[in-house]
Amino acid sequence: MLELAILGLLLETPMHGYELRKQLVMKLGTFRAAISYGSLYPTLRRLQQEGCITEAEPEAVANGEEGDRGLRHVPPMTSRRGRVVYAITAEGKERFAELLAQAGPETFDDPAFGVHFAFFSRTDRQTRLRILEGRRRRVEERREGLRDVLARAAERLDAYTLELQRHGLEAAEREVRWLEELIATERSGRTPGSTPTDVRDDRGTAGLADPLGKVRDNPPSDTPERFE
Amino acid sequence: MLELAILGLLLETPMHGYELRKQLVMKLGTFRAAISYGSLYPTLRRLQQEGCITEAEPEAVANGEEGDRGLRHVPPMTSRRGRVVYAITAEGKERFAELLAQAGPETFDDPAFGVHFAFFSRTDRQTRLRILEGRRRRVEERREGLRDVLARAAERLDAYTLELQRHGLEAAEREVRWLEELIATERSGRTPGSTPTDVRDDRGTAGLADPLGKVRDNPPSDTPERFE
DNA sequence: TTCGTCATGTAATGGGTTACATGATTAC
DNA sequence: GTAATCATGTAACCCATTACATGACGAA
Repeated sequence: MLELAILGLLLETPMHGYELRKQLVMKLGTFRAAISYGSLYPTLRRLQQEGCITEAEPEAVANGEEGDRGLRHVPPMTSRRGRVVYAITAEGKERFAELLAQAGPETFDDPAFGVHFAFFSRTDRQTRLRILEGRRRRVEERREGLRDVLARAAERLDAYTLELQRHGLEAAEREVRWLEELIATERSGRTPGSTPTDVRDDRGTAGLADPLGKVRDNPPSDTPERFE
Repeated sequence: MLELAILGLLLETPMHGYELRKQLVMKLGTFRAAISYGSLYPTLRRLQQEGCITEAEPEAVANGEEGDRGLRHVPPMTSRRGRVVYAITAEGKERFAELLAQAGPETFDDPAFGVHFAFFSRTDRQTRLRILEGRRRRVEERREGLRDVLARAAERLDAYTLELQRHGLEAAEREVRWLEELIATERSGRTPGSTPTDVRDDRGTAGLADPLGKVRDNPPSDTPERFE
């Protein structure tokens, strides 16, 4: 899970560990609070040993859109101690694709779903649909389980347990609806977020004239790479 | 966490491990899928060594409401192999109270909250309020964090990540509302579930004539034990 | 007699956490 | 010069999981 997240982030741009963690918090904030260095650095080491990532030249690091900040006559940032910048390799990309494609465990409370979802812009539509449908199935199962309990055993449970189940059921129902929408969006070849109410950058996003959905999987701004 | 759950269930009635697991699934279904024997049995052993639980006489086991089933002339169920029935001890009850009272970690995705909540009918109102308010604070923090991201960094995130954050924000907002209601209910001395729409067993549940909330913490059907 | 379910357990492993230790750089 | 923050790491532990092994009992 950490592995997937690291590879996914490095796919966008090379980074060092500390930065990686910050990005992780921002990207996965929904599903996990934070991730500790105690697991981050060992994982980086392991990934490097397996050839999935390499140390990049600190000066070659993309400073992204903010340009190089200031002075160029000093060695472009006198490598503060280690500050090991990692970049993903070809093997790493392969590995990423594998991890992304394989569904998580069959449990409902699978935190891996969020991580998968967070990197959907790096996947093809087939995979996205498979993951979304898998998730839907699991949440539906859970929903049915909760309905059963509430229908059959409600009087054997105390008020608080009951309330907990009710809240869980409601959340499950809502998530199913959410997933349903996302699935519909995928099938129609659109990208989430461009709803009627919230327009932002709506330059006629393809449409129904593309039955196979091969074209314009994503907005041009972040086209998914083809991994092998 | 497992410890808390085991003690909480044994507080209601003695049980053996296998049964314990089934009850656990039913009671905590909301927060965890299932719990494996590989962690259940070792935990039981440990709890026993610590004096929190003891092996109960298999024949003394409360068969609950279903009465003793059938024959009494044979040793009341020729103990199928081990079938170790455990009962909670005085130390166990103390331990349970401690565990229940201490708040979980400061993380938002704390699965302990659900377990705490599931055993609310065994706690006093002060503790309940403290836990609910703690949870609310954490979820609010998370909500603010998500709002920040969506307000400030939305254009730097791809559509899927954005959608994930939106969904997370919505869930957080809803949970805060839920918690708010529960807190209000607690403060007014009521018990959740007896809303106007859903009456079921509404024989005038106390009311506002009890400012300190000492009376009728719970419906008579499952009065909380006093632990020490 | 064999299969399904009840029932208990162990060993290996996994994926993380906390607490700690260290040092470099920047801002005051 | 000193505090805050950036940055990397290690060691010990924790709480659970998976896979496996065992065995009793009831029903077909």
